Amino acid sequence: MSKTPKPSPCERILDAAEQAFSERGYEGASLREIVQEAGVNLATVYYYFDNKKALMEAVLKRRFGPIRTEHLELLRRFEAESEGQPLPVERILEAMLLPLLRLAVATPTKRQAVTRLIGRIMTEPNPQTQAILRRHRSEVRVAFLKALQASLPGVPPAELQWRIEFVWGALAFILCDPRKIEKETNGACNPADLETVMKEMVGFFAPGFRASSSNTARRMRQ
Amino acid sequence: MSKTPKPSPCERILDAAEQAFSERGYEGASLREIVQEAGVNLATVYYYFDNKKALMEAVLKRRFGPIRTEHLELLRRFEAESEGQPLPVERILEAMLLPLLRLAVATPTKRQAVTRLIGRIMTEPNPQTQAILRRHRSEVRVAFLKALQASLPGVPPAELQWRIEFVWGALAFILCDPRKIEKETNGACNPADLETVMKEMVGFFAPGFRASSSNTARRMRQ
DNA sequence: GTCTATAAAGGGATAGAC
DNA sequence: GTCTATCCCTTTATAGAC
Repeated sequence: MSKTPKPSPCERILDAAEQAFSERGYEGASLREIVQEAGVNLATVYYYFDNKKALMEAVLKRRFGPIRTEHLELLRRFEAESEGQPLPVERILEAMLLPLLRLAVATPTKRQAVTRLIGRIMTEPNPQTQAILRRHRSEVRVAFLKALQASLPGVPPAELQWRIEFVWGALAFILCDPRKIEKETNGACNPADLETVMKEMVGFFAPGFRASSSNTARRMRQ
Repeated sequence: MSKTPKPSPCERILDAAEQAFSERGYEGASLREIVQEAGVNLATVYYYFDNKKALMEAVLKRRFGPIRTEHLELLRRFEAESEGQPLPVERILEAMLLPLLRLAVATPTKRQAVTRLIGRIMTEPNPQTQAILRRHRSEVRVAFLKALQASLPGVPPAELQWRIEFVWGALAFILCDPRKIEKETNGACNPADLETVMKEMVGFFAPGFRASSSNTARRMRQ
């Protein structure tokens, strides 16, 4: 039974950077605080990374790969289990939400940095940041759109795309600061309980996905 | 017919700051770019405001008051129109979404700074920022929760609070960068069309609000 | 009220020894 | 690979003339 060895300097820099960027944003975090937290010298950053921006990209890249894989794997597994039948929208939502929610509500504060950072950059209008995000997530987006189209052939694709945006938006909001919800609701909502959060989100969004536009129009007119 | 007079230096600083903060964030925006855009001297900022943070608070304060008023007025008007009947959830959603969405999809780019900034700080984990936000929005939150409880007495309050969070989250996401959605969906979704966006959001969220947890549980179990 | 000038600190980045 | 030392720029903020 071996003690986990001290991570490499490069890894420690990435960990500290992830934490700092998630708390203070890209501009708000300084390399000096990052290296102090990582226990390395300032120059070490420039040995492993070209500059601050490259460090940020490395931080994102390290996480996006596995998360994308998990998203796609989960969806693929559900589809395999359903044996040709289109998935119920609840299952698709589960595959959309679980990988990131699981990380976000994991108890160790350290791991929350990942999702807080992702939530943050999802709402960052900076074009370069958006380009990174789009590059990493477009494959996942397409896969989920496809699954939803198969599951809900009666809903126009444009409408499904709107609804996907709404779900990502709500998810990003929670990722940014899960505990905020606890404070805002005076404890009525407990974001640390993964099962409940999943149940609430799936239960809220699934009926919306099933709704058809004509229904909406009718209700609005009344 | 009088030409609108050039706004006061103080106003011009607030406008420029709002724009800069919304595009580059609090840390990313510098007072120097703000004063240049505003056409005033750097020292002028310190004549009108204590420091950078106070400027940020002034920027937020100037907008939050009117928006809160609009939210509450709209809800009150709808309630007056319904003559004692509880409001349908569609109307409540309309009152929740319209004030900010209207600003966000208003054509002049200038006005989008307001909502982009609001969307941004909604996802900012910084405790001070969150305190400002909570101070300004708590009244609105309570009013909408009350309306929803009256409209949907069968849904437990904690559940309603979760659902309110999801709606704010999706809204914040759109406020941050409405045009992003157009790009991500290759033009299938047009966020500049206020009526459509409203219809999509209301049509998507209303069925979720009406859903009961037992329903959810049943569907999940299957 | 508005300007110039400058202080004081912190930031990213690099050179060069070891 | 890792360190010290430093460059050089930008930033917030202020002092003081007008």
